[in-house]
Amino acid sequence: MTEETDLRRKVLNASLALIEAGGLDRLSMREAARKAGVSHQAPYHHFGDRGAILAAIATEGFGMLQQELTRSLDKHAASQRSALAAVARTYVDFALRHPGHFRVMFRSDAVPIENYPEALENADAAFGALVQAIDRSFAGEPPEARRNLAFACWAFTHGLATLLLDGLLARRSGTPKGRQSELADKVIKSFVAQFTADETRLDRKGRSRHSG
Amino acid sequence: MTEETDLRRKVLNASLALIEAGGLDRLSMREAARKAGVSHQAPYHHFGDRGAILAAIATEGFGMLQQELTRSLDKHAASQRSALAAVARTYVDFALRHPGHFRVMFRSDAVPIENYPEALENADAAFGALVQAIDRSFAGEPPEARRNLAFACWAFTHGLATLLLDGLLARRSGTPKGRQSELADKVIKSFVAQFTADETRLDRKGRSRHSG
DNA sequence: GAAGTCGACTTGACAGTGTCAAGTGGTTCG
DNA sequence: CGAACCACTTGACACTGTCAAGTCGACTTC
Repeated sequence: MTEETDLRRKVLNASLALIEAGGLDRLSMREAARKAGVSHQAPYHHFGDRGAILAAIATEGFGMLQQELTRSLDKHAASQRSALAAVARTYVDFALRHPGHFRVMFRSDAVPIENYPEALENADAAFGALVQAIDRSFAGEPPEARRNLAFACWAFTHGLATLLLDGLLARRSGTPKGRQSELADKVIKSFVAQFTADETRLDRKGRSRHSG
Repeated sequence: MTEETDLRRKVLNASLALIEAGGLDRLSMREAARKAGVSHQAPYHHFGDRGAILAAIATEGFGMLQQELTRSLDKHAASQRSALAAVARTYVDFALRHPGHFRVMFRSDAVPIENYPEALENADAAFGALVQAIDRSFAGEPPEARRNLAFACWAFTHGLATLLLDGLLARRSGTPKGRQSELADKVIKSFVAQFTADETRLDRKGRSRHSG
């Protein structure tokens, strides 16, 4: 599917560098071209317009996220707790390690991904994997309740990643930027422990509701 | 504080209309001026540059959010559950009813709010009210645990609002846009019930988890 | 091997943008 | 009366995305 031309990759990388350096508005077709050492029109040969660059980044990002999620879930599918924690950890890590991709992926107002089927496919695959994994870990509940719980976990995870990326959590907690990852860990642990409290309860009562 | 000149308000409203119609990129100084019926330079008399318009919108948004949060908390401070649900409901409602403000408030890459003390103040006030209210509702826990739980709830709430606003939850669940508010209600109820499960345990010792 | 086609790229032009600089007209005040 | 100030306008600049028209080398095809 992606038979990466040289220039195509270069433009994508240059765009990501620009976005990570100065936000999404910093990305300009011409500066990306300049950074890649070609004329201002060269990128148009690979991307129909500016939106197409962003859509390509989003597509790539969703693909990467899905890979990382499934890989991590394969390792931690043992229990409800570890599956939940693994999803959150992976999601947050992804956001912190690929801020450029993450920003683009969730800027639906600036990136018209609905016009790019491949982007939608990848997004659906990533979120599908995520929601299904969580959903499975609430196996004892009726379907709709499970779905809602899965959505709640997704919301938590997504919100945590977003707040961290925007530095809002660090600001409120006085955590330096370098320690954001540790902060995320603590919050995730608290969340998982609290959110799966009745698993503990049931386990103790001996009426183990097995999951995963 | 805000001795609203006519034109200042007009420009702000025009900007919000543009943002809500076509995303943050759609806002241009000149189009806002045009929409307000003045010359392209008139807005500069009230806002130093484009960033200042966005910062003003963010400032206003944080102020509104804080008001709505404290008002809603006054009403539902009775129990842990209702406080938690009230915060989430109010936050999500705010996002859905003021999408323009919300988008600007959390676009830290495009809006340099760190240069606008009033915006920071309002943001801190809003988040402070939110986190404290949640924090208080976990009164039984040690301070750091409480803080982490409060952050977790904030993350959930923020994530839910964001996913709804971007239409991602609606897309995954097949919910039509008009019913997003109901969907939010269900997810919030599920979350609160699950997250405060041990309160239930203490209250009733039984299992009355409700979802749907 | 000449002629034609095609793809990757360049050059040139246009309207639209943010923003600096300078001008205009009305109100206020000494 | 005039000067100062204010809210605004007009004009200009470099920059942007994107359309249109080249250039130029590799590849087919006769």
